[in-house]
Amino acid sequence: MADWPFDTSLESFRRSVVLEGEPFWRSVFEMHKDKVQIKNAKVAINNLEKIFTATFRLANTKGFQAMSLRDLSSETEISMGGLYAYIGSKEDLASVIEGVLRKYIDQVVRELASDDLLPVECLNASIFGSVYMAEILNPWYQFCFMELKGLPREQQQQAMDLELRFEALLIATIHKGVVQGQFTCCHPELLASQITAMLQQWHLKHWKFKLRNVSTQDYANYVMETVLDTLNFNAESDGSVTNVQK
Amino acid sequence: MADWPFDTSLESFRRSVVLEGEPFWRSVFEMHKDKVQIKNAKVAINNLEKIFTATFRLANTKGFQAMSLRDLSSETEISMGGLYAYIGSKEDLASVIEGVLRKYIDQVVRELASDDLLPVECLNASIFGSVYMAEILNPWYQFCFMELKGLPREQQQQAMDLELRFEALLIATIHKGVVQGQFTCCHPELLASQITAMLQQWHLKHWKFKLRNVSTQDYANYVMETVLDTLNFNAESDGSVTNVQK
DNA sequence: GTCTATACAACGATAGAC
DNA sequence: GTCTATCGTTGTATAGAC
Repeated sequence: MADWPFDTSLESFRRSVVLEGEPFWRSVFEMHKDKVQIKNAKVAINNLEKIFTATFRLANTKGFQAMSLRDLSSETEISMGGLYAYIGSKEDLASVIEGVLRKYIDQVVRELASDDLLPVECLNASIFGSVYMAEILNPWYQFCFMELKGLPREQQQQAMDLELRFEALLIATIHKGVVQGQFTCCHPELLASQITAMLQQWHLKHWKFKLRNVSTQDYANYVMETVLDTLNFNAESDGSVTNVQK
Repeated sequence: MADWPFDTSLESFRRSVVLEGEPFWRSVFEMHKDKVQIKNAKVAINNLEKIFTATFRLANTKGFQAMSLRDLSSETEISMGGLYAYIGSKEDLASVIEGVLRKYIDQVVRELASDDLLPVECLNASIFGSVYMAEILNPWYQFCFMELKGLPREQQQQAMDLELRFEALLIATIHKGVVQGQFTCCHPELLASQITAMLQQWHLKHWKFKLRNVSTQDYANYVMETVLDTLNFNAESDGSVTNVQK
């Protein structure tokens, strides 16, 4: 999906990745075509986008359970009966949202793990990629974090597994850097959770960063700097002679 | 409420603070006596505890909106009619829970701000105090974080204000340490949010720390170490000659 | 102080007209 | 492909017996 590593601006990330516009919603449509009863793809994709964005607007302010399908109906200007041509049921709608986001994140994690990057590059790509994805898909992240409890047990487990796999990637990367003599780190597992925590803050506490005028790139930079500082990484001796070991 | 600074074990924190047992629930009862129609304090306190803990069990697994009062009735073994002798309404119950927790946290923040501690001591008390409170009042924290959206606008604002006041305390403390030459810090505001983020992880991601066998004290220690490391604090030259400036 | 019985509004979901 | 009309269920809340 993306070209790793990419340059570190949000704009170039937007260009290199398909998470917006018609192509993105088309891929969402493809992902749960089975539940949609409408044949005409153009119509279906358009209404699907309306339904999802309206769901985010409502659920991310009052909560998904508190949002009634009548609310959703008036927000989308699609009738109650009409909605059911696009969703199997209310709880199915929530399930699909989580499933789509998880699929996209999973894809990124797998690419990061398979790409053969230097430890610093891998951390860089993980951190900037995560912040930028959370920026672009902000409503999706907010929804999934807050509404996970309401989803089936199995789905909750899969979400936790993905988070653990992301952290496992971070831990392995840190370990590699330690072995290559670029990093020092006493508690790789705790540092990994700390990174996850800081990344999730970007969507969880958006109000705070807006209030303080912290831009997306400012934040990603700060996280990256903090991590490298914790790892006692020295940019001068970046271990490029040990490239062969990567 | 607490004696700051206290020694850094969870057990001593438990002893020095009233957040459990009959005295704690009595104070909860006192806090919203007006909504309770039962005269007998002993009976009221007992049932109030049952109602609150059952609410946490249900709401923290399936969500507060998804929890019906019929669920709550069978979980508490109090009839539907009986419940209404203790709560004004369902949404009132959520409001009260948030109000109680906020009052307790607010109390701690005010004490920390008024006590005249050295910067390192203040950070120490803030971090250990926060983790230990989140440990003891875990269900309260979980509930308030996840259900804040469903509460009145004004209450949401007050919760955000409290978080900002806590971070303002951290920022002021960091600044004091910088002025006294004990710390160096480029981004005090971002570090403060980072501290909040790490503290909130203790209740948000309890499953992860349990999985990895990280104890409460391990975690508080890690947060404290990370912060001091970021601030380039050197335990040897702890600025005790500048005590007069505190 | 606690219960049972019940009111009635709102919900998710569907059938059938257009 | 979209709508209106309506079904059965479940929700919160209360009244009145005990």
